[in-house]
Amino acid sequence: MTRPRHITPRFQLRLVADKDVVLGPGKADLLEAIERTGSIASASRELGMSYKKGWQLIDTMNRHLPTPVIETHSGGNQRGGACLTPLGQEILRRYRALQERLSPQHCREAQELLALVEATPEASS
Amino acid sequence: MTRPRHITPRFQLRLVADKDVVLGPGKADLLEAIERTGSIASASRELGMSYKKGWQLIDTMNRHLPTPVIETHSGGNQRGGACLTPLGQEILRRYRALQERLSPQHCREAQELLALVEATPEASS
DNA sequence: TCCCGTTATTTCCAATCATACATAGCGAGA
DNA sequence: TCTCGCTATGTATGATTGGAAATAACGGGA
Repeated sequence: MTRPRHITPRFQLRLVADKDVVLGPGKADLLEAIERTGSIASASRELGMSYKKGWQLIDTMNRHLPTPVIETHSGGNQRGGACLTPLGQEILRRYRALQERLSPQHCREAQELLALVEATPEASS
Repeated sequence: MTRPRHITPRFQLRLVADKDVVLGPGKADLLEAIERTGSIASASRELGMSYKKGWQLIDTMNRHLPTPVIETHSGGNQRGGACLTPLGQEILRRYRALQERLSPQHCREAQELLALVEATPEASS
């Protein structure tokens, strides 16, 4: 057993509604990648998921939000693409802020809960 | 459209490690039900899941924690059962505390993020 | 008019997941 | 020894998911 040990447990925050995830770690990363790359396709490639998957994540968000999180364009000399709407930017920013808020560095409760899990000896499967 | 509207979005907190969920809403509820009912079987029935499912949830927790979260007994005049270990009680208590911490009532960031989602017009599917 | 990469969507198939069901062992008390 | 409900596990089947690939439309520029 020379392997790392310590599986680095971490917190995940989800916003759920109506049985599906409105916002979570994966969707936040996708929004970030779209903002950076300028399209759903390139963002999905970067995150190692199919375009279909990426589009579905976006679609789920849009269906639960008052207005879409991204604005899309097809065709043209830029060959189409997508960028975050103001709501998309805002939601991403606030999700990151909330993540930060419950990090062990800033949240005593998180730190205490994590302390119970650390020092885990083994995880067979 | 006379139906309720407002899909009551809510936050979910997960502690993940090694690709599986160490602790989340479902596992917390299960621990609570075991504490109340005294067995995995009755707790699972109460939550509408199979015994196997309940056992698997417990097993996943145990595999990632230093010591088991429940103590089990089979046979005997009580016909077996299960109760929370001190670690199980502690983990449940601290998870609830952390949940409370990030509730909109106690967390400005959560409140602000939720405000962006509320007023959602519709959710087709 | 053609070209390009993207959006948006469908179809098909593989893999994964969940469920129900079945089985074996436990052990105090009757 | 039999009983009872529980723990613990295996198996088989059905549902859900996920990806690959195919398709159509888009529209500015060459």
